[in-house]
Amino acid sequence: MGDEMADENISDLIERYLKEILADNEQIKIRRSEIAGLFDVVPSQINYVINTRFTIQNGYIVESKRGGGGYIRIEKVHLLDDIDVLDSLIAAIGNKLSKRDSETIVQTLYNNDLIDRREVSIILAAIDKDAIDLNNNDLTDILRANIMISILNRLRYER
Amino acid sequence: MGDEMADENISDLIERYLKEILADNEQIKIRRSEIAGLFDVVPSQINYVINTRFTIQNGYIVESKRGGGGYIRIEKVHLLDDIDVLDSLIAAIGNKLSKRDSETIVQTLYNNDLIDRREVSIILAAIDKDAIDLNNNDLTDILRANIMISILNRLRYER
DNA sequence: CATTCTTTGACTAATATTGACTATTATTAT
DNA sequence: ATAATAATAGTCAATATTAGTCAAAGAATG
Repeated sequence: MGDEMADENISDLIERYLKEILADNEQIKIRRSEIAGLFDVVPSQINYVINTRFTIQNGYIVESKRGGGGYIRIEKVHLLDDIDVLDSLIAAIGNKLSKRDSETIVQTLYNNDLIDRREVSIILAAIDKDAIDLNNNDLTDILRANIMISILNRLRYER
Repeated sequence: MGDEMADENISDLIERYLKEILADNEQIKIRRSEIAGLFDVVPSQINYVINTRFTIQNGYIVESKRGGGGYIRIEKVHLLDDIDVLDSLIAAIGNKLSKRDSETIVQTLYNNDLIDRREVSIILAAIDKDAIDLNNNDLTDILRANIMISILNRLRYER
C-alpha cells in the first residue's frame, strides 16, 4: 500500500463520504435513496456499506426507521479504554454458550467493575433459562450466546 | 434516548407538539379537526398518532367524546408506585412483543426512574433483533416478550 | 483458479397517509 | 317527546413511502 491512493470502489467512496461528515458531527441522519442517488447505486448498496463499514466494532451504531420520513442514523460512539476484557470475552464465546459459562462471564464482568449488582441481575434475567427456552437445548445455548455477545458489545462504548 | 432532531414526518411533529403541551400540563383536551387543520392532515391521522404514540404503555390515557363539543383528552397517567408500573407493564405484554412496543416499555421504565441509561442500553441489547433473530418473526416476538417479562420481574425485587 | 468482496435488483417489511364509511352525541325542528 | 339534522370522533382498508433481506452475478485478489 502506498500513500494516498484513490479508493477504487464505490463502497469505499460512500464510506469515506459518510465518515467525512462524521468527522465534524456526532451523528448523521441520511435518507437511503438520497445517498444512493448521489453515488448512482442501488439503495441496498447503502446497507452493504453500513453493514461492512459502520459496525459496532468500528465504533458506530446505526438505527433506522421506514415509512414516510424514514431515515438511517449513524452515530459515532466513544469506545471505552479498558475494552480488552470485553473483547476477549466476546472472542471466547463461540456459537453457543452454556448456562454455566454465561454465569462465569457475568461474574467476570462484575469482578472487573464493568457492571454493578443491578446489572448482573438484569443480564441474568435476560438469559434466564425459562425466558429463552424453546424446547431445544441447542437453540437455548445459541440464543444465550447471541444475547450475551450483544450485551458485551453494548458495554464496549458509552454514549 | 431523547434528544430529538428534525423529525421528518408529520406524525412525529404532531406527537412532539402534543407532548410539549403535556410537559406543562397534566392533560390536554383537543378538538381533532383543529389539530388536523393545524398540521394540514386528515382528521383520522390524529387517531393514528394517538394510537401509536399515546398508549397506556407510553404512560397516557386517552378519552374522547363525539358529537357537538366533542373532544379528545390525553392525560398523563400517574402510577402509584414502582411495583404498579412494573405490574401494569407486565400485564400489557402478552404472548408476543414487537420491537416498537418493547422500546416504548424501556422508555417508560426510564421515565419512571426504574432504570438508568446504562440499564436501558443493556436491556435493548438483550432484546436486539439480531440477538434473538431465528429466521422466524413470530418466534422473535415471543422471545422478546419472554425476555422482557423476565427482566421486569427481576426489577421488582432488585430495588 | 478459487476465494472473497462488490454490485445489483427482486422481493419483503415497517411505517405513514388518506379517505370512505360508521358510530356517537348534541342541537334543532315538529 | 320525538324525529331529523348537524357535529363531532372512530375504524379500517387502500395506497404511499420509506428501509431491509437475500441471493445471484460480476469484479478483484491472491
